[in-house]
Amino acid sequence: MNLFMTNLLAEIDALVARLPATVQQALDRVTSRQTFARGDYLLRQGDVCRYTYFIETGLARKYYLVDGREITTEFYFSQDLALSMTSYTIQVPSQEFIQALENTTALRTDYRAFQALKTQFPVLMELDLRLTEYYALWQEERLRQFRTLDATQRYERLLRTQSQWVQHLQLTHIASYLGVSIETLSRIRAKLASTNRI
Amino acid sequence: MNLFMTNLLAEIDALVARLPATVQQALDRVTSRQTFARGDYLLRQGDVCRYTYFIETGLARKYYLVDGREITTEFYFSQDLALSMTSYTIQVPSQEFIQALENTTALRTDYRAFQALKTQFPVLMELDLRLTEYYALWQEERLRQFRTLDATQRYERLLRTQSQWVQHLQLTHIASYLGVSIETLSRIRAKLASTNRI
DNA sequence: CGACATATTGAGATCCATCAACCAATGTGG
DNA sequence: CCACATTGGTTGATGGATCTCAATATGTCG
Repeated sequence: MNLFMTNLLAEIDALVARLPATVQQALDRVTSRQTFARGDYLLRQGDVCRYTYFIETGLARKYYLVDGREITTEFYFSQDLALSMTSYTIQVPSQEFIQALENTTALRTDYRAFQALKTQFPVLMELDLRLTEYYALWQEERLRQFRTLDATQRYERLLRTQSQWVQHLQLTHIASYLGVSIETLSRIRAKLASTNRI
Repeated sequence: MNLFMTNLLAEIDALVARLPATVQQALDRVTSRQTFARGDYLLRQGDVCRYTYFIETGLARKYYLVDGREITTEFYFSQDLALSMTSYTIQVPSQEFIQALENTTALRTDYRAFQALKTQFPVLMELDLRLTEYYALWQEERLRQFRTLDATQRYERLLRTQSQWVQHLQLTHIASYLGVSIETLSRIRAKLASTNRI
């Protein structure tokens, strides 16, 4: 995550905090709490992403398949918003899966209902814009990391920025998130562990 | 570019076409035509991106520097919208340069003025959202290509999707856009040329 | 034509993927 | 409760894709 992006996050938080009660209630009406067991799918490839999931507790990931190989694109922790951007935005079948990695509870908001509320309450259009801006910047940052950092540096950066979560993730998923084979990641960790010990 | 993204582009075009005359006139009032000579900068690193540039004629690119090395992130052709997403969105100094590669004319719209118009005309908020969604999906697609295609495949895909433009770009810029050294790209082209000739 | 940028080609080095073997922890059915 | 399958992680050997450095070629423009 880029340093400046915290500015944007703060703005989003403020926007949500300032939502008028009527808007908040309207949102609540199109939102429901869902629970998922470890391994369950919030979204499957081929299905249209008709909901956003605001993660309350638990852990999930998004991935797609290339030649039967999983490529993890995002992890969702508490307070994160899980959706397949392409599928949700254009309402087309998803290329991606979203899967709970632990037992997870989430607030599910309906796409159509939210679209309707956006035209009714412009502040929700602004909120949607801000969230999308955040996602776009995050994608830019991800791409930049792939273009400028080698495998070791990408892992170190993940450790630095997500240290509290990395320990909950299994090596396979971290490797596929970093775009590295599990063997290489294992070696990177071994090397880092040894140099830290010295 | 993803196939589905054309849907979104069509929606953006329709949205623009349907803009009420009052909104269109308000936009015109905060927009002015600018010309740039080949090599001129639309935006420099360190400056805040206070404008969007809608390219009318010409060609530009966006890039950033890593260890003195240029990394090209985007080309702008006729009808494209040029801006530094991070700098524009959060109004912080830009990491990126935007440079005209040919003599270029563009419609320049002021950030502050546009922000103001968005609160006045919700349809502009929606337009901004749609444009940002498009950019986010495009970034996703770019990242996906970096993760799943090798250098040759990336070049072939660029040829397929942007064939009309590739011939205008110099090898150095194509290589840095594809994340490949110029030597490797040269070899890729030599190989493709020979296999096509056979 | 000369000068400078741009592109090509060659050789060696590097990063990382792949394949394969192995280990440790966990779980499961008989 | 144990034999053994399964899953997740480690380690070693090898090869391939691509980078880097260096030399050469091909413009292109004053």
